[in-house]
Amino acid sequence: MSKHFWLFKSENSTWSWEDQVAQGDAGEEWDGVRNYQARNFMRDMKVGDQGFFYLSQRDRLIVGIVEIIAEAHPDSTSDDRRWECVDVKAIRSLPTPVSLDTIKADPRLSEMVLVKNSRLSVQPVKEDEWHIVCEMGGLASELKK
DNA sequence: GCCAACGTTGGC
DNA sequence: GCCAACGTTGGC
Repeated sequence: MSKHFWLFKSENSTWSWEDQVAQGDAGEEWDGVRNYQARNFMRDMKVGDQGFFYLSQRDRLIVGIVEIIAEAHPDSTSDDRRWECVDVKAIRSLPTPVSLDTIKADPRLSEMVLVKNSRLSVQPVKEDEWHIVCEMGGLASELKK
């Protein structure tokens, strides 16, 4: 069973990368998602999967990498049992944050959900897309690991 | 700040 | 079960 890759969107003013990093290895619920597609992707996530941390709105940057540390469970911020979330912890910052413009400028990334469905807040990333963005972010040497 | 795209709600 | 009305997201 291979690892899968994802992308989580956040608004810097609501939950920043610094907030995520401050949680350390304890991590934090990725709560507040009220969209079935996004929830279903979270249900598919396994411990050890990794995801990009993307800042929407003004920033439009992928700034870091998180890892899934708990699989889908009820969202503590909702009484509605329909809503679930995973827990994630920050793994590392990207030496060079990757902008939406950069992603859109690369034809290899034209099929990314981030490009095709800009409103989906939790989304899958293909393995080759993951590696390309990691490389853009200054993590080329990490890919060998 | 605008608005297109999309998701959700609720009346029928 | 359809679809109009409405609300929200997020790029621009």
